[in-house]
Amino acid sequence: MTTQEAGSKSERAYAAIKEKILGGEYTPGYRLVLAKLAEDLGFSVVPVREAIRRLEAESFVTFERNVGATVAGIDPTEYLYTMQTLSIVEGAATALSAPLITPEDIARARAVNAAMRECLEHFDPVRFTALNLDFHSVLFENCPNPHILDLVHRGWNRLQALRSSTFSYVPGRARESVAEHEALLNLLEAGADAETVERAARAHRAATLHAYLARSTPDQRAHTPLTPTY
Amino acid sequence: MTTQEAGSKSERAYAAIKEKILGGEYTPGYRLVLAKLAEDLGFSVVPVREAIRRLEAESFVTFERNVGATVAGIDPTEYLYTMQTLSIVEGAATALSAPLITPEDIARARAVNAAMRECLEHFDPVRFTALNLDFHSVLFENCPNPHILDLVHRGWNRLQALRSSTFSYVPGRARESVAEHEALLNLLEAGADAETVERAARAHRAATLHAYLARSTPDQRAHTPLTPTY
DNA sequence: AAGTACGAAATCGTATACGATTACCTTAGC
DNA sequence: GCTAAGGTAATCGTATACGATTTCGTACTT
Repeated sequence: MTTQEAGSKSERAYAAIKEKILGGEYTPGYRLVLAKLAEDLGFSVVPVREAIRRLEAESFVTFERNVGATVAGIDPTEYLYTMQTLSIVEGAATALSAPLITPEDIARARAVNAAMRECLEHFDPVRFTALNLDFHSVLFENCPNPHILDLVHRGWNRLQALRSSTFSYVPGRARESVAEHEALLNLLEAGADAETVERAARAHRAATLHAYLARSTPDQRAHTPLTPTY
Repeated sequence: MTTQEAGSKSERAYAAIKEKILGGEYTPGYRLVLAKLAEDLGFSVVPVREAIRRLEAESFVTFERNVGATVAGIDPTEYLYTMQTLSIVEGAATALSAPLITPEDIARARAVNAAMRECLEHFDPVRFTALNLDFHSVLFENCPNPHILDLVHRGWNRLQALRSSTFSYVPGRARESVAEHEALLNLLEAGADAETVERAARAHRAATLHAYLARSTPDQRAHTPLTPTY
């Protein structure tokens, strides 16, 4: 055998392109030309094409027949859709995880949240955002339903792609967020029932969304469909 | 131009294969060989391959590298995962649709439900199942969030594939189901708040799942992760 | 008789080539 | 100066071909 580092070329192409989208190298609207990508990555067009279609299925890119692929949009509506969907599936995942959470998990989450509080003081939004995923991962990764877990992962990925091009960090909201994390942990520690946990987890994300909407322009709000507060 | 009936060959291959899976022609475990499918459908392997990968993404088939694709499994756990996920996303979609529902929608749903009641009398499970989708479609199709709506559609599709090979119709449960539909309509008509609607829609599906679990063998239940009643 | 190693067949993975479709630019007409 | 039509270039869609990997059957060894 020759090289065969890891996975097929399709998979490596998928990972490479996704990486560049998430990293902000390919910003929304960027035209993804199959032949060009193939040359850059050193692959042929077929694996690249497959990677693109997969990214399309996860709505990282839009694809038009006989035209090509472009990195998916950034409009506020798309952000709202993603956040709303995530509030629902993540809320459910957290609730389903709750009965299986261990004291060690909670301790770990507390440590992460403490680190997030530090980020507030030293103003480190990048690290704050990374830690935020760590925190929530502890809370939902025990979810016994792999379908739901997959939807949560997709939501976070999508969010990362959207954020790198729009905004990410609202200081006032970040402070609230840390406090809500603490409240969530207290609920879990007390063995709260699934419905309470779900409501809290969902509200936590909805609050972030609302902070964003409050910052957006009136024109943006006018084009934004109903807000999902309940 | 020559023919170009509708859509690309990839899309037609996708539709054709999916049709055969949903229709029960390709039962779970069936080995999908690219070359054979290509010959049967009259296409080349590349479009077929793309179709397979797309079906894989929607978990209609499983795909193993250098081995091939097989129609996805039927185990009770998979059914539970799908139903649980659907209870969550469909519950949310129904709740988000509720404020936008019109009296005409409700009348239409009532008519469908009446037809379902007829199916109970004449024992027509096939039509009952088809009408059931019609009924719920009226309730969730107004959902303004296309992401959530897409998840609902995927869930129903997946369910159809699972059902055609496992079971579908539990007479006692069907009767309950019709009654719950009526209750749901009354809630919507009264302008119930989103949380109430969501709770009812979710419970409606969870009840079907529980009816299935009650029928399953103790051994199956033992391998089934926690039930999502809340 | 059972297990293992070898080899052939089957199947997938990718590259290359060419046809079909679309987009863009240039040019002619008003 | 602007609009419309034509043609060319760019890009996608698919077919075919060949190499890589796996699987399965067979023969040989213990």
